[in-house]
Parts: sequence; structure tokens; C-alpha cells
Amino acid sequence: MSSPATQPDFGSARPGGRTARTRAAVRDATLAELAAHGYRGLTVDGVAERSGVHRTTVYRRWGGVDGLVVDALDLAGEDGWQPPDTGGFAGDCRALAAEVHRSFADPAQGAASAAVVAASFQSPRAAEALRGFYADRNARSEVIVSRAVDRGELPAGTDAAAVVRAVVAPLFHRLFITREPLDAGVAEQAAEAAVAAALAGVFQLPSGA
Amino acid sequence: MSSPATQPDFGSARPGGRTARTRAAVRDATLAELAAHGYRGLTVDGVAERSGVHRTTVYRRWGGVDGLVVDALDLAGEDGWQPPDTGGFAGDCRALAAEVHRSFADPAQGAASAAVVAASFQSPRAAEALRGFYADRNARSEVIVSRAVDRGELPAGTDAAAVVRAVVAPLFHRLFITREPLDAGVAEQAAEAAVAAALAGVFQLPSGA
DNA sequence: ATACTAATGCAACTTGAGTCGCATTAAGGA
DNA sequence: TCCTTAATGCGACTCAAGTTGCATTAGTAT
Repeated sequence: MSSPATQPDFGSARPGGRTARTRAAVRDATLAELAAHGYRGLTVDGVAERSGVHRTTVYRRWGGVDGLVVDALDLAGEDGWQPPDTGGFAGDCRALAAEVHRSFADPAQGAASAAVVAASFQSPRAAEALRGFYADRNARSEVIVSRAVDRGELPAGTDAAAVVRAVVAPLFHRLFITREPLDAGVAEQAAEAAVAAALAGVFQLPSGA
Repeated sequence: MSSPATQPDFGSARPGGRTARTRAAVRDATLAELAAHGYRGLTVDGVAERSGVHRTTVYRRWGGVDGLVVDALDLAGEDGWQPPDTGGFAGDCRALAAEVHRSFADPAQGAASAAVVAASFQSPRAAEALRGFYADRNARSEVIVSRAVDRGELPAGTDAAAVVRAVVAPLFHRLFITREPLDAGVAEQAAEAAVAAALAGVFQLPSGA
């Protein structure tokens, strides 16, 4: 079991050449293995062999498969992502939905994204990392709503998190619960539904903010 | 590995007393273990010990932990469930969302429901079983929309599956993606949003049906 | 009752994930 | 350049999951 094991600790006293090379090799191997075999086929031995790093080293620094995924997710969270800005609320929501759609449609990126969700059911560490990742994404997305309020498109006091959730939730539901195929039309419909609900004032926060 | 193993096969040539007792004991033990330790703590050995059935028997008839979950899910799907009927479209949607909320809030049932989702990431068999389960639930829920159309509350040609998805998807999103707590207000908001979007005609099917 | 055989019990075996103690390599400072 | 020591490599070990061959139990038919 890897639960009480060391978290990936990369602020150590010796962040020099070899350590950095090892981490990069393992990270690349993790993404490659994920794209090749999915999360179910992700093993420490596979990553170790592909990266040329010894099994023991991977266990020591990453703790197990969940640590590999968490590390990959942490890296993904540091990409400086910003929500789309199309100049209008409906356009922003459509673009956001389309972005989620594309990120899961891409073979490599989609496999990695789905892997993180799968990992979150196996490991509390992965679940916490995923929660943090989406909390950050949500916080960044709030500007879509605040811009819309500034333009007068939405009433003040609209719950930005609820709007974002309404846009993306149907896509995740198809992907992971009913496992139906995803197409651009589905993404657009989800965005339109969220826009209609927001315009109707459904996402108003309880007390006026 | 349990992938190519025997599916739970309960139509055999000898469905007599002992076989039925074994299945019942294992099913009860599965649900109890799920409630006690969650899906991550569900093991064949644990179920075997609790049920008094030998390990080997469980492996032979269920194939592994995924088979146990699939069997439990198959049973859950045969409960003759019908969607709520409150006399109005909005009320039906709210009641549906509340029902989903309750099913995950209940400790035992919630653990089992979450376990099935977790299992679907581990096993193709569980994923297929989950897909079938929700396809059936969705089909049964369509009557909510058709009744609303008959009453003149909704335009004809409204995509019932899309409506149901819009109602429940935000709840699943909170439960499994962002792992935020769920309360009755969230369920109601999701229902209201779906209603507003449906009334606005967002879920119209492309060609007139 | 008795015989037949499917279903179960049992124990030994295989396999792969994860751990541990110790040897070796290489980064960073003197 | 040399010394110290973190980081890695290496092999053996533990442990739990899953499998297999054979013995035993208990439905079912005659």
C-alpha cells in the first residue's frame, strides 16, 4: 500500500541534475504509459522500465501509481490556464464547453484526464489533488460570470461556480457515468442550457452579494 | 486477473437450495462490506469470510470484486423503479433530483452507489453494467417529459434524456469530480436550472419528432 | 433409497505489487 | 581535487490476490 508513503517531494536539498532528469524521465514515461494503456494498465514497473529509472526509486519518490498521477496533475495545474474570452457570456460558455470536449477527445490528453478521475476513486491523495485542480480551474473561470455581470448580461449575485458546473457537468456525466460518446453538439447544448438557466436567475446566490 | 473469468451465471442447471443460499449470503456480505469499508476496502476474502462461503467459490462464480459489484447492481436494477409523479414538470424534476441526493446521502446505499461508479473505472464489465443501469433509469424517466408535453408545459420534441441529464449531472459532478458536499439546495438548484433550460427550448431535438 | 453429478470446500501453488538493507553513483561544497 | 552524503541501483524479501487439482457435500432424478 502506498497511502502513508512519501508525497512527491521535489523541493529537496539536492535538486541538481540527476534528480531533475529522473523526475522528467518518470513524468514523460507516466504520460506515455497512460496514453498507451490507460489508467488500468499503469504500473510502477511499466513506468520504471520505460523511463530507465529503477522500480525502487519510483516507489521511494512517488509512492506508487497514485503518486505518479498526482505529480502529472500538479504539473497540469501549473499551465497558467485562462478561461476563454469571446466578448459575450453565451460565447464564453460555449467556448468553455468546447474546450472540455476537446480535452477529452484528444487521445493522449483525454486518457490522462480520465486517468486522474479514475485515480481519484482509488487514492485519497489523487482525490484531493483533483479537487484542488478543479477548485483552481473554477476560481479562474469565475471571471466569465463577473464580466457578464459588468456588461449587464447577468444579474448581480449570480453564483459563478454553479454556472460553470452547469456548463461542464453534463459532459462529465456522459463521459464517466453513462459512458455515451461526446460530440460538439452535446457540449453546445450544455452551454446553452446553463446560459438559459443563468439568464432566468436560477443561479442567484441566496443573500445579495 | 478476472477479466476473462466467468460472468455471474445464475441460470444454471441446478438452481436449488444451496446455490441460492450461497448467492444470497454473498450478496448480503458484499453490500455490508461496501457499507463498512467502501469500494477500496472491498476484497473477495472479506466477502468470503463474512458470508461463510469459501474464497474459491466466490472467485469461480463472481470472478472477482468487479463481479460482486456487477451482481449487486443487477439486483438493484430489478427493483421496478418508477420516476416521481407530482403532477407538474418542475415538481417532477425537483423530486428526481431530491431522490438522487437522498440515495447518495444514505450511508449504506450511498456507499454502494459510489462503489459502482468506482468499479466502472476498474472493470469493463462494471462499466457496461453501470451503462445499462442508467440507460434503463433514463428510459423510465422519459415519462416525466412526455407527461409535461401532454400537459402543454413543454414544447413537443423535447429531448427527455437531455433533460434528465441536466437534472442529475451537477449532482454527480459534485459527488465524484469536485467532491463537494451535497445538500438539498444544490439538488433543487440543479432541477430548477434544467426546468428553465427546457422551458426555453434548449433541449429541442434537431428534427421534429 | 440409491446413484449421479453440479456446486462447494480445501490446500498448495503462481504471480505481481510493494518493502527493506546495503552497495554504488554523482551533486555540491571545502 | 577531494570529501561528504543525497539519490539511485540492486537483489532479496514479504504479502495479498488470484488459480488449479482434487476431495467432499448436497441437489436431483430414477
